[in-house]
Amino acid sequence: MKQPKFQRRAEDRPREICAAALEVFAEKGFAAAKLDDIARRAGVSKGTLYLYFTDKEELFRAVVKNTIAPNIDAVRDAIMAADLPFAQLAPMFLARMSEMATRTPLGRVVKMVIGESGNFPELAKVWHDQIAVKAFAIMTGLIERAQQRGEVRPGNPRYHAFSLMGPMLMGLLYREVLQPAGGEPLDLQLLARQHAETALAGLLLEKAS
Amino acid sequence: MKQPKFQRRAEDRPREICAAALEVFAEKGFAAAKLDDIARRAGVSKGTLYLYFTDKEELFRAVVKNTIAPNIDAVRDAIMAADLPFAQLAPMFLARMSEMATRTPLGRVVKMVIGESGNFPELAKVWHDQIAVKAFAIMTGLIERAQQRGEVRPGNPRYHAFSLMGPMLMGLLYREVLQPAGGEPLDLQLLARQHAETALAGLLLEKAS
Amino acid sequence: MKQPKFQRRAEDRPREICAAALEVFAEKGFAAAKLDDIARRAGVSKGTLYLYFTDKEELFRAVVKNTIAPNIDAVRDAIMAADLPFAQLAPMFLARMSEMATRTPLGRVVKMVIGESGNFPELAKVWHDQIAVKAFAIMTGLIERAQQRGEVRPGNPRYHAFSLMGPMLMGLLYREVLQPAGGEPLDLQLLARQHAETALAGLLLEKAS
Amino acid sequence: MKQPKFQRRAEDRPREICAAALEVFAEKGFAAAKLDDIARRAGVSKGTLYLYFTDKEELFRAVVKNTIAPNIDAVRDAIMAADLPFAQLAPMFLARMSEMATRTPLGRVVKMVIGESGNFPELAKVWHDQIAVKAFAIMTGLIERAQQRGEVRPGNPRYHAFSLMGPMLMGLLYREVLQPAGGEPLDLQLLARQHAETALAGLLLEKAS
DNA sequence: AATGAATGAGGATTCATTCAT
DNA sequence: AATGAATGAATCCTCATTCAT
Repeated sequence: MKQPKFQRRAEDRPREICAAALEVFAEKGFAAAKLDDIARRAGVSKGTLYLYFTDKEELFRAVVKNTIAPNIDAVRDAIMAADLPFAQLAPMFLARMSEMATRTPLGRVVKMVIGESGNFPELAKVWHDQIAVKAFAIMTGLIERAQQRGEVRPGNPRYHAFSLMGPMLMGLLYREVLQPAGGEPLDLQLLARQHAETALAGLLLEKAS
Repeated sequence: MKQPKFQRRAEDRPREICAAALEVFAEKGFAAAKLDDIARRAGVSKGTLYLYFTDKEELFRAVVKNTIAPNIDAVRDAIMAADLPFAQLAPMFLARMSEMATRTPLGRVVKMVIGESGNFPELAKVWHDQIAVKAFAIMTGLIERAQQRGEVRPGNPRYHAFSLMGPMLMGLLYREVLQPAGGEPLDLQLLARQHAETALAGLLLEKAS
Repeated sequence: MKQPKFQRRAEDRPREICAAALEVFAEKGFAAAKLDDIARRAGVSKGTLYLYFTDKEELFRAVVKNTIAPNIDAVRDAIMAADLPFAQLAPMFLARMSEMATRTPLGRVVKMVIGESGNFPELAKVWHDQIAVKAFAIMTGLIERAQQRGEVRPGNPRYHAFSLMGPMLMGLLYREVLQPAGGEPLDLQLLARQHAETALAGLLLEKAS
Repeated sequence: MKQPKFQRRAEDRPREICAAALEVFAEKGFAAAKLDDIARRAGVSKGTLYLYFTDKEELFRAVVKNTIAPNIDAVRDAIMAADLPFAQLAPMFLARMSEMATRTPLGRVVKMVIGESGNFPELAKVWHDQIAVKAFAIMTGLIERAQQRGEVRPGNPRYHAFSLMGPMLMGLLYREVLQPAGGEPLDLQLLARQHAETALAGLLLEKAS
């Protein structure tokens, strides 16, 4: 009696469904995810999914895109805002990345995109165009400027960007993949801090000796 | 010992099948890979697969394990062999990694393990126990020794390992996922070299100033 | 009696719905017709259909019966009224049939009944009892009378009825089925006239020679 | 033990499946036919259907086309062969039609094509191009020749063809649709004979008076 | 009376797996 | 050892129907 058979909440449904779908897709990947399962977690019936998404594929795309899109610009704005020396910007950037990784399902989405990039080239493209390109643009921009100022050692700025970001990506994936498989827990915040220190002491020409 | 007269080359079959399976699994992931497809590429019939593997899962496991296992020990041996200064070992290690990544399907396997870690926790475990643990052990071992010798700056050796290896993993995944999605090509060898230089100049206390 | 103030025109709804339903059923057949589609064409919501019809089946039945029923009696009355010689009645009858076929959706209904007779034996029964039996009764009655008067040649009156009506049914179906498939257009009026002439010249014993 | 789980009879399967499918499609129409049902009647599993037909639609098309195609040429050959007077050809033609209608599932196929012509315009087209056009060509050809010879009264040969064939079509549909709904049984052979007589006595200019 | 969001049973389709050949 | 025709469980998706609003 208390719980009517139907609940009409057209406003929130898409969000709720996406949230449930994110969980299931992240756990199982696209193909192994069952719509039944997603529907159950979202507290709706299977049919309801089709009121909001035409397709399993469309739902997957929506989940990934919705989760990918919002994050990147926030980072850029935060970083580009201040005209600080590289020695201060880089740690900020890494800290922000690790913080985002703990607050949002970024790791899971990355895992999904990697795993399904073969079946959904489009998603890899979205990730590339909207995340990777921007992120690399930000980093290489900062690095080039710093190189011109004599703050950062010469070298291909793109590869320098790998040197800076790679360990964070590795940490992210470690938490998603290996830690659940018995790996020792990893503190992303600490990693960010130590890596920033370590990397910088090398990227900088002048160092406290 | 046996000399069957009309025998088909039963010896090579498993290898051929695994090779074909690796291709397909790497392209599609576990669930989306069709045995029909694998059989066709291996030049055998679908039924034949079951003469050598009880299961699709077993085939997947075999593919991953066979491809993972051989590589790791080779690296360890090569690295541990010489008692060189860290400044020489680290570049060697990174160069070896990048070389292995271009010679073997390592990138694809990593992609598979990441994507299917949810459905095959066992594979993540294998990767963890046989690759990650060993790799980290090697690295942290080298780093700790170098720290004791005063070659490497203090800090959690495990995190230092992330600093060293992360960019290579990132490069690997970039080639698998983003480059096919329109990303600019990446030269892993160059990345390894520049990253080694960059990272070391920071990891080392004494530097050419 | 009641004078509801904000009442929607509940009076016309069933008719409007039936009209919309006829279109859709005629186009797609029973099973392939979607209530969504019918509702849209009727300008109401899906739920509203259920205020007037308990069921998709009931709606179908209503459509068919409503369209079938009214027509037959009109014909009978028109024909039976006058005690004319057969040579005049028959052309009248055929002309009336062809006229009805162009004015009403008779052809479509016939098509529907034929196509769904397997799934709705009841409709075939309605058609049989209310149309076919009556139509045959009228025709055989006229024919028998004319035979007794020596106007029409001997022979099973029922089969004579087929000889008279069959071509009109064929014309009807031709327009519904083959003409849309690229068949040359057919003028039902002309067919009725020529067929009447032709058929009569044979059915009559005395002919203008 | 007697009946093995599998039967390998790739040769006959398509034929058997088509036969079973014809039954079910004829009974229910396209949409209401269940593949489960077809498979059961064909004595195979549902999956087997897909070894031979990509689709429910393709199966439907195959059934209709296979049943339509063979019949028409037989008729033409039989009719065109002899250069007999029209008074002998017409009864032959009608007799042949009625005979074919009792021997083959022609009536059912006609019913299917009529019922599904809206959903499968292609089938109406096949029927039009391969049956109707040919049949009309034969008939109008014969009639025109007979008109030139003075055997048949003037008038649009196409409409004359309706006069001749319509009653047979009506008889066919009567047997499929109305007879199962309680209609008095119809003897197609008798109908063919009487109709031929009746129609001819009118189509011919010279008659025994 | 009217709506349309929500439901869930039903059916087409896929594909790993089996087994007669 | 090898085949590939046959199987049937699993799952996506549709759509008639219901019910809170």
